[in-house]
Amino acid sequence: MTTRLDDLPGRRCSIAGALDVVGDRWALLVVREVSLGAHRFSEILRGTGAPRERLAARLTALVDAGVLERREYSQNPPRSDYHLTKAGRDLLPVLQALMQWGDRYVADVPPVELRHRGHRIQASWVCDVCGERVGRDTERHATHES
Amino acid sequence: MTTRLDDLPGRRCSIAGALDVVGDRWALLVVREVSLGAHRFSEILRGTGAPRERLAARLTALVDAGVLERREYSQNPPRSDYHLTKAGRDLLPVLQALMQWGDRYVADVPPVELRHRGHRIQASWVCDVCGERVGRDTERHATHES
DNA sequence: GCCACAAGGTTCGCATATCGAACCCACTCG
DNA sequence: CGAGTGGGTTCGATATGCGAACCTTGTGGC
Repeated sequence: MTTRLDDLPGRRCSIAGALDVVGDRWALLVVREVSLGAHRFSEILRGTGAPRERLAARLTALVDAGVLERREYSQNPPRSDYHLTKAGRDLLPVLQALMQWGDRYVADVPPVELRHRGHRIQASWVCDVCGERVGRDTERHATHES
Repeated sequence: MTTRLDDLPGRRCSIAGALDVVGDRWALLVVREVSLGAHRFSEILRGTGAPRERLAARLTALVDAGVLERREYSQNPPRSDYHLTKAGRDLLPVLQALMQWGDRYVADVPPVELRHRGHRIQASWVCDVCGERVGRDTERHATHES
């Protein structure tokens, strides 16, 4: 689970660390599918469109990374399904942010709507400490330099 | 700029569309670097740790995708640097979300702090419409099915 | 008992992508 | 004039990704 940041090229950075875990072509789509209720191999396969072998490898890697949990729901024949762990659920903001960007810049018609309380979500990052929107006025303080 | 959602495998989805643009290994790291003030090829090269040829290809693709803008700041010798477009700046929430996740689940010591108003940012995704946090109580309404 | 079919993968051989290292070109500086 | 810098391209080896076929353990139909 601990991908060492130091093994990655470039600036030492949690973004790079996160991408090392979920930054490949299929990982976030897998998380999306599981979060939408697709728990079985074949459902995730259909939803993502990934090649079978890639999907098998990704599922294993995501389980190893602590993003997914594999549950055996039948022993004969052996059958498992996949669920999000807390770490996996905590990726939902990433998906939400990507979706919002995709809706705006790549899709003509947003294909899926996220709703709650009866309206379509349009969300922003808000700082928990001061309650203001997180925007461009943030400073960055590197604590290390590579 | 218009990556057609329909050309992608799997479920028709803006997340997949966004990932088709910025979902490769280096794209988001490039956006991170540019947002941190690295505008020149060599700075981005150093910050990301990408191979030169990959970086050149990515920069071109990101310019074509409308995420970056290339500005020639010298003609003799020809020199350009790269800046975020509005679409590029709108990716910052994605980076913020990834960073927060990485800080939590992969880094031991968060290497970079995002600060504003003198404190470290700890942000949540908040719905603009109703002001509530976006959490797990969201419903998803598919408008199409593939 | 026999055949077809399903789930959840694994194996195979080929095609593409990615890699680091080396090279290139147009300048500038000393 | 020779070394150095910025911004790349080219090259050959390796890694990764791919679709198609196959495998295994079972279930249901007849």
